[in-house]
Amino acid sequence: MTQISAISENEKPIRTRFAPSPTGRIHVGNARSALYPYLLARRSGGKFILRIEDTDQKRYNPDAERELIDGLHWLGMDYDEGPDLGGPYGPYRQTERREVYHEYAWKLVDLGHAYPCFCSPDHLEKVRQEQMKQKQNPRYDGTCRILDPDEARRRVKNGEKHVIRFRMPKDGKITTTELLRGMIVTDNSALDDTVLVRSDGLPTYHLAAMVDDHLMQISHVIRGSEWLPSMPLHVHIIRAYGWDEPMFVHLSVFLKPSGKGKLSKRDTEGAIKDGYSIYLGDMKALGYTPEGVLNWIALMGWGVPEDDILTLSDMVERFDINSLTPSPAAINFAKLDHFNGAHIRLLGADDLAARIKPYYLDRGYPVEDSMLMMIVPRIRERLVTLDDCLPFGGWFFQETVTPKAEDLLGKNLDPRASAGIARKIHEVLEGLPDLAPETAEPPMRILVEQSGYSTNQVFGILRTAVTGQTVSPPLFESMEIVGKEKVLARVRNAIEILEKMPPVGG
RNA sequence: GCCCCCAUCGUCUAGUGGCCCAGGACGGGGCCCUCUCAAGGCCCAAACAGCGGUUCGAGUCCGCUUGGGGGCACCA
Repeated sequence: MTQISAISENEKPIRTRFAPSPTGRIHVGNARSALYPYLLARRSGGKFILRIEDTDQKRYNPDAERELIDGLHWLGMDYDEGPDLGGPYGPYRQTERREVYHEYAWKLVDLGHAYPCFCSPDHLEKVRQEQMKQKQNPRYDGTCRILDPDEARRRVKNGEKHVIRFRMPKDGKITTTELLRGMIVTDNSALDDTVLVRSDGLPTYHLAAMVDDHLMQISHVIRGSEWLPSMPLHVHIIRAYGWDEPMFVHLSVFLKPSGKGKLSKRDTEGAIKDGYSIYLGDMKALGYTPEGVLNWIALMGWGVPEDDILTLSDMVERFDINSLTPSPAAINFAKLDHFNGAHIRLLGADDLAARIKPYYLDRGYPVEDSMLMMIVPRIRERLVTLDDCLPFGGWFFQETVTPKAEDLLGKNLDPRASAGIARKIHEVLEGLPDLAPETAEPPMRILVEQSGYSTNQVFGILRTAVTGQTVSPPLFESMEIVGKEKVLARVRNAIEILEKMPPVGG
């Protein structure tokens, strides 16, 4: 791989970040918001940072940070700096940085770009209602904007409850640049005197994120497109401080599979019913691999010219931030299945064995590694999800199988005829030295020919007898693994079942 | 209601004015392979939202319309 330099166009080292708020479970949207900045950093030899934006205590979920970190680890995205790792620009949890924000907020007040506001929530709400009634845009009415600065400062010192608002210019325009969308011109009159610091002393996203991105030397702010409308505010804040602007990149949202409406929590119930989920924690349990999930989310919003099956390191090699797409993308679970199956097929035998073993262990099967290693190559190309190893390979580990009587019937055959075939099968198999495909298949083919039945009929009966099911890996290879003794016992069991069936058939 | 963003097959996308009667992938259909199910191979159907410009020439540039999405909190 050609290592491109860690210097961005404006000569600054590339540093990207994933800055989630710990409010809920980590889902595919979060994962993708982490992926692209990760890829950019790794591609360019830069740094990737995890920052926890936990300034909203009402929505704080104590388990969320753990799940976030677990999810990142599961997908294989390692970060260079973060709350659990530390780093030169920490702390990386915003609630641990209150003093920093406090200092910077007042700096903005000193600069004349912000002011304390003492309006009560009640007053604000009343103003908003009034504006809505008159079909005006709801916005701050500016009551405290014109307060004398010294007077305002005195009231703050006296402990009066207040917030700090940005002093948005009343007129003029601001021109901002977004990497994927170009220049965006916004009338300042469309912007509001947004709250920067809440009355509880904690900053809002707008202040905290801008301060942190600056202090942490973030070169590319890659985030969801829900932030696009507030980018002008953010640039105003940055310019008010006189800081350099990072490159802004806004990712498109994920739409529900129908393409109608954005993906939401409510859509997950339907998905789970079908064996899918948008939450990383669930996906692992559903048998999805990190490789498959990663490939799936990477390609929704990133146009790669060819060669769709990519591992994380492939992605690092080919990533180009300019080829991200700005339009919303509908998620498609069928494609997830495709990627997952494709990556399972790419796995080495040892690797795949290690990943499916827990499924068998959970079922209480006595797993012998030598047998597991024989099974893996037989079932590998049949697995869409890892837990498919149960239906395809679980029967290998069982002492006996319990086929359904009707499944033992050869196609279009009655119980008597089927039992007759089974007896002949037993006869032939019993006389063989072993059940390797080379020794077992030729005589069985001869049996088929002599019996006058089709291979499907004869092998179908054998398959169900030996595996207990109508779908299985290749018969003869499977029988070799199971062993002659067990195979014969299972065929005898099948004969017994068939003989007990009513003559006309089930 | 106001502001902003987006717009190529059903879905994800390639395409940066002539290489495009638009390419790939998923999904769908067919055939081949075949002991079942897969995997694999081959083939088929399937799109530039509409209307106006600009240009010798437009999927590609501009405008409008339509559609979709996002935002308008002391949430992120």
